[in-house]
Amino acid sequence: MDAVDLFRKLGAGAKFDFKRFGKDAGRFKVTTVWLFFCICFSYIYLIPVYCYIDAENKTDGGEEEELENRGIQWLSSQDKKAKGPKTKAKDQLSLKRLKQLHSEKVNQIRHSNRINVHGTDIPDPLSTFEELQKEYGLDPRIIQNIKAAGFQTPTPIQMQAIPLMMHRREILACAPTGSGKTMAFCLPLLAHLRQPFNKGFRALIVAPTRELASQTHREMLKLSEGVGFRVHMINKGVDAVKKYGPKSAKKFDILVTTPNRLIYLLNQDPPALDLSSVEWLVVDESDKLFEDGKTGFRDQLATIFLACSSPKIRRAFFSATFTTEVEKWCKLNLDSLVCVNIGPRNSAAETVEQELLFVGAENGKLLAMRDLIKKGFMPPVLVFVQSIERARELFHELVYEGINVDVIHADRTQQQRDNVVSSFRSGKIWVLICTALMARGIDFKGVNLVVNYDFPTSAVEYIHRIGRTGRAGHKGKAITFFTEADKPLLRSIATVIRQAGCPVPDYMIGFKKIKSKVKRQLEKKPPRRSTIRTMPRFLIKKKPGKRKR
DNA sequence: AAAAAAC
Repeated sequence: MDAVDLFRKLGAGAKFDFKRFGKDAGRFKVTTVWLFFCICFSYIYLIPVYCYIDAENKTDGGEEEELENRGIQWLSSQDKKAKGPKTKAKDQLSLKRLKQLHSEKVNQIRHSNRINVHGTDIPDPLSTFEELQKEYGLDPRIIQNIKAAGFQTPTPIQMQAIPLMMHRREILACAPTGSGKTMAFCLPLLAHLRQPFNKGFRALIVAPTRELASQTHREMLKLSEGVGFRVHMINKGVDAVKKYGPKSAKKFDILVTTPNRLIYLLNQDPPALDLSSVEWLVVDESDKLFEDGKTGFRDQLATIFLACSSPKIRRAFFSATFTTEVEKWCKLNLDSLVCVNIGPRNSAAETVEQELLFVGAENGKLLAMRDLIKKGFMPPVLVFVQSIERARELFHELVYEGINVDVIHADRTQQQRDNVVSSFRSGKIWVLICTALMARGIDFKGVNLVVNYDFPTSAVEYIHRIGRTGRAGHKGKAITFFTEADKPLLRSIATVIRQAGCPVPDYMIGFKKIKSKVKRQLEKKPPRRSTIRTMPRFLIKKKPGKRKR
């Protein structure tokens, strides 16, 4: 069984813990294996119960010495002073009361920030960035950088994920789009590495697109400014071979990259990259990188997992959306996993005003789009379509409208992609037509409107697309065109919209639920749509698709 | 369907 096979099996939710049971386990018969799985599963489902009982015991048990020895910050400095010299009985009583008050306070903080957390021994949420310096020894310069970037207080995901990672806990974290996930994993990495150390990469962040990797890289640079960490991104495979290979000076700390470039380096002979000193692996957009199938990311992720061979390795998974598959895998394969959820799972950001617009048939979309432009709009605007070809077509339709429009997709050169992103960031482009390339993680400041020109292929895709607006507490708007052909998925997306508090006609919710098998098929094969064209054909630049499929 | 590598 080769490495990738192993991971596939793990991905399917089956795990056999060879480490724990030794090689004899391999000789077990199928039935025994089944029995083992059953025990495993029942154990996992009982964890919350144990957890609850455990917590009860702790608050009532009066084992204050043990608690203090474990370094749990039960008492604020004031509380400690207030303790004073008292008789032992009174002391115990007041300590018990303080602990009770403390846990009430913590629960209240979690509740009011909609932090749901599952697991054992969970550290208290953070309420200010300054605590990072006091409790975890974060460089004060980094706190300064945070403040300079305009962040005053931690967001809910940061409040809980940062202390967890600081305690070296492996986590699966889900928080809405634009709610500060990037900083939630960047800060613990910086705090945990303490200082630059010439040993090779000690932290690795993987993201599904180059644009997202480069954004995270920039964010990391900004946060660590003046501290001297060496944060790298793989730009070109060939250059990187020399840069990180066995003959390099090994002066780096953090690597941000997309999976396939990393694998290219690992596959060189000799390997051009050594991941054996990586202590933190962060998987951003984890559900995307877990995508299975021939063209999915999963096999690539598997290779990366196995290359991070340090016994000290800790892993953290982040995304705005949640799949049970990722959860199952994490529960089975990570060490005493903690799940953090902010608000309800798989929900759209509530800061986005969402609208569904019936446009009749396919040709109605272009009319609706032109209408939208004519009526006036507030740039910048993102327009999502389902394929590269349609992105090109729509671009050629809108380029003569007298607006600054451009297009981005994976068939453009890296140079073009970089230019488009920076022009859109600086406001030179008003309307950007894009594929799923832009759907995840990208943080454009102040996108006012997202138009779903083509209906998203799933509710998850919808949540990510519209999450490009309404970020960091700002307001945003999303308009989703739909035609008769989009009816199968209308219900699930209408449900997401209603859950976020936006009005949706009742009849849509009343549609029959489609089978999950059909749903999956729709994700892989979205409805065929007729060409976007009113311009004479000869005006359209043809670009023969050389993409390997 | 889209995304992700390079020579």
